[in-house]
Amino acid sequence: MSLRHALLGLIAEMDGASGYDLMKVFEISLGTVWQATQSQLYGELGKLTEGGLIEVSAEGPRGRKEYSITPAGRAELRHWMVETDPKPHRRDEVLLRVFFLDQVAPEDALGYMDRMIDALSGRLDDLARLEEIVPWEEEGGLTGNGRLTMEYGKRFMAMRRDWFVWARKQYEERRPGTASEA
Amino acid sequence: MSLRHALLGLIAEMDGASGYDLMKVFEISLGTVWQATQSQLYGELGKLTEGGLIEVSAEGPRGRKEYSITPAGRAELRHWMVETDPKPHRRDEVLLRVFFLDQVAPEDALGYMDRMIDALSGRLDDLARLEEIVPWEEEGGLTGNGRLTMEYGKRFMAMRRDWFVWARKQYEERRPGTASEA
DNA sequence: GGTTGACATGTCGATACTGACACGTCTAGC
DNA sequence: GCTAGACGTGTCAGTATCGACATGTCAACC
Repeated sequence: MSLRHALLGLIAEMDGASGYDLMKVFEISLGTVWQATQSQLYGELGKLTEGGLIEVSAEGPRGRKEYSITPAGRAELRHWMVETDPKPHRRDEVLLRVFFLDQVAPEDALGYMDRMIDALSGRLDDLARLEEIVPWEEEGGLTGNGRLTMEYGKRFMAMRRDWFVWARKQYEERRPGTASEA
Repeated sequence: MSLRHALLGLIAEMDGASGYDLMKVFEISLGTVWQATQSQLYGELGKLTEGGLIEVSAEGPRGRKEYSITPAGRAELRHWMVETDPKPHRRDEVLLRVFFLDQVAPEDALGYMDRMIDALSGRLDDLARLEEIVPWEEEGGLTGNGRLTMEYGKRFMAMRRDWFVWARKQYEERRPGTASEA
């Protein structure tokens, strides 16, 4: 049920945002840590408004509704942040496949690991390039903690890539005689 | 839709397993990379049987049904492993909260990060202790790739703990004057 | 004046997932 | 003989999520 809190936090930070604005944030920055579809988003905005945690503070052109957080919403946000524990959502398809590596031929298994290593390397390069472009020192942006999550992403992907390289080696050592090059 | 494939892979590895047996595996080893509830599991076993990907190869006491993978199931498993790409399931409540750190008081924010650092350190200790107990060299177990995921878990938690320590420091540097000790 | 594209909100059906409940069996120990 | 506890399968209601579809507005450019 964290979409609720993601929206609450976002509206707290971006007073007067519309559903459309929020959707953009999910697509661009928040999407790396929490995904949501448009239909889910508008539905949840309705529920939050009904529940009195946010309110429509203004209406604009094209039916635009601008949302603000209410005192009740702010209280709920703080409650969530400091009085509840996040439960780790263990679901990782990439790792799941590793569990079943022995069910496919060695060349398929090695191929899978190679693809993962390449993909992770590519995404690391993308991040490095992105980091040079982003105007970090600009005022008024969501750049404060966005910077923290960016660093997290870098460490996360590097850790996964390194682990896959290690895992590939382990796999080969257990199956001597398999060609090492693809 | 990966529960389907998790079951397929598990049944391929453990021929003759029952729903109950599979549930135990989810609770103990597989649960770290993919979670499933009992109701989901039995439902999916029914669908897989209907679809001809697995079959009831024997029945035992207490209504026990033992499942085996069919050729069609094995083909689907391989298809999934080598011809489809895993989509990273981006949903991390721990990181989501970091995004909204500025919405709570500094002591709450620091408190949150400290709690996370403690929790991660604790789980790293648990893992280290667990690793010494597990009979790695035993035959017939799921220990082959379980070892890989165990190492992954260690690296993952260490990376997160280190990142939180770094993030905490970043946070404090942006807010000089906040007491550093809890 | 027309068209493209960003802005903007919503609904709907199908799945996926959760947590609780319901039911029955076999074994070991008292 | 009884009972606790593991073994074993299943249903159901409620919620979350996804992907597609429907609808309309405003600004800019040609």
